[in-house]
Amino acid sequence: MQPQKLHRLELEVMKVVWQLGKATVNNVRDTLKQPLAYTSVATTLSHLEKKGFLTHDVDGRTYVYRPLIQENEVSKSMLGDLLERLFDGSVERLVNTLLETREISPKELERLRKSIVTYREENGDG
Amino acid sequence: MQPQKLHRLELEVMKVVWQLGKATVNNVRDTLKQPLAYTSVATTLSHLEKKGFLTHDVDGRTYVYRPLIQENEVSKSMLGDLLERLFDGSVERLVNTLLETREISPKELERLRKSIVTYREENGDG
DNA sequence: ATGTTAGTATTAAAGCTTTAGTATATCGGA
DNA sequence: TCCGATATACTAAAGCTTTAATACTAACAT
Repeated sequence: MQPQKLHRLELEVMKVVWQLGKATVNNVRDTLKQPLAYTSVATTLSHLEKKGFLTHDVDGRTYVYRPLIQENEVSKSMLGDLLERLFDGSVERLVNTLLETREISPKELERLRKSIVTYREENGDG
Repeated sequence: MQPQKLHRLELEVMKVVWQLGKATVNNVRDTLKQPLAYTSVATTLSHLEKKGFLTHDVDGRTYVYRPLIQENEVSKSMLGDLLERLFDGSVERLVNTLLETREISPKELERLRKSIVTYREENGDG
């Protein structure tokens, strides 16, 4: 597993491709909130392909991009990076900060608690 | 609360200042793992001051920097940013990803569970 | 066939952080 | 007083992402 960090725009573009499954430059451009020139989107897709996050098939003369890496992989990688850089690897500190960060509803908290308990049961409790 | 994002080096430098409470250029330089020229550290401290993260007192002709913002504030801000950009604001998704990210010991999980339960009790359970 | 359109490829400008060289000032000791 | 050491100020190069203009190419309609 290598450093799989995406910058702001790269991440936004990848999110669109993940969401759509596969996408042309125009698909991405139309889906992005941010208005961008066609060539800006095309360049970014090129970069992502060069970096190994995407590949493309050809349909006529149009490139149809598809992910080579799952969103979850990137999420894990980037979250792990922040965990190290910001919290020195302490999951507990991260979670405590998270609890301060937002208004979290009782329902959401209960789901979180269950996630943790479930994970604990599946991975040995002692 | 404004965007309080720090870039790689800026964060590393701030971490040193937070850790030491107050610090000169040389203090920071000596503490950083990464070897850097004196002027590189000085420039970064200047930037951080201009951005409002630090200020300095003068001791002789030496600047003694000190934080104007707490580490926890920056952590919250940067974690919140990742929460939005990566997980669309879903705390649950973030935590589930976190559980996949690292080997987490049973003890750590138990602490996490307690953190959440405690937080829940303090913030109303229904 | 040919011109218009809709793609991609190439190139690079703009804006950012990181890094550090050079200039300048000041303190302290001989 | 003057020299060396040490501090900051100023400036800018290097390396990066973002953004887009321009050039090139191929498909398609007429």
